[in-house]
Amino acid sequence: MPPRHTVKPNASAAPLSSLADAATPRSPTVPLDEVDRQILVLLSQDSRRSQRALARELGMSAPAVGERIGRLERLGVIRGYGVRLDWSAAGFPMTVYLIITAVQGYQQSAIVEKIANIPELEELNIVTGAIDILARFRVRDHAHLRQLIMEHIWKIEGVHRTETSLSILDIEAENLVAGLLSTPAAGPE
Amino acid sequence: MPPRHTVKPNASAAPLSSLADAATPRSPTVPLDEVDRQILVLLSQDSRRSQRALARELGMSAPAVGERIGRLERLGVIRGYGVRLDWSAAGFPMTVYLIITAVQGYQQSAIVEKIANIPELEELNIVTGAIDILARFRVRDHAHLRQLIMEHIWKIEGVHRTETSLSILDIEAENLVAGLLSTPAAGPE
DNA sequence: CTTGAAATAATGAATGA
DNA sequence: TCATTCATTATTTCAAG
Repeated sequence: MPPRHTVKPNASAAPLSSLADAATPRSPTVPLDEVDRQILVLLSQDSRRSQRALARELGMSAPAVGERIGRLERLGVIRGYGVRLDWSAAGFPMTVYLIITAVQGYQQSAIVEKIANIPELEELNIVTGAIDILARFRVRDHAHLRQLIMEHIWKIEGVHRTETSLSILDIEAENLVAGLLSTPAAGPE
Repeated sequence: MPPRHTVKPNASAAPLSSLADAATPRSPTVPLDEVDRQILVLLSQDSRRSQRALARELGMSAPAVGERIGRLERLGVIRGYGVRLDWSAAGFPMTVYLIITAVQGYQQSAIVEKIANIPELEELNIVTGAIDILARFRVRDHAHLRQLIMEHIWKIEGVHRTETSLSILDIEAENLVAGLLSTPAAGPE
């Protein structure tokens, strides 16, 4: 038996059967105390730190940390553990946003579902305002981008307009967890 | 001594001193073979799986897996290990995009640096095209959003126009790693 | 939540293909 | 050069208080 906590298995690489499979959940708020928040901050910085190391930093015992983590997993605050990749080193240096406007009255979910199954997709949002869909992709080069747009996006029915925005600078705020959970009007107890 | 790999410490919660501190690197491409890719896929699904478990799934020994992972960390393909949070459960159910256009000729980096230090920031991109900056934030509610815009964004000089887009549906493509690294014209060997 | 013990895992050295 | 086995050290987990 594996020694570590087993979280519910993550989304597989298989095509989505429905949007709900991939959509970020809108779960009920879980009360978090200061220790919970600190654990989340530390894990967000390096989720492979041992519970012992966490325990040392937090001034408590390892089993106590283990129980906290288990609780956060059970309650769904922790959805899983991932890797921060350097996509550039992995051979996909380009980040591109496709800003999509749908044809009026068209089923957006059909469009979204098709985009959601494109392997190059990193994130997709249906948004309010002038545009309808904001999708971020990872591609290898211009040829890859062209292939993505021509062979995938343009073949989706109901897409009214597509604007392509290349990312010139990408900043991932790794202080989000620390910044939001710690200081300012933090989560309800 | 800690038994797990120690990756270079991640970005702290301290304010950024320069953009380079947070910007996604444009590193040289690292050759990845099939085993490397599989390890990355498995780790992206659950980075806390033990090396033994990985070894079992890959049909090799644990030390071999450990060396592979160490190499990927040293070469910078693996930048770190993080947590997938349910921000809704953590009390921040709203995702909002701010689409920002800068004043002509204004120093974009000054704007970016100010935005980068807002705790609610999740990700920021300077992009080509009609807009200049695309920034995604996490907020608790409408009041929090208003406070964010009025007290932070509006006080930044050089911002020409800001459009606020609420995310109605957010899909994180967890199959990105599997999809991109495995099947289609994968990374150079 | 803490302590202590048992099961399990990670690391490094020696070894062999 | 690369992967395996073995021994050591560290960690997770369970039980009891």
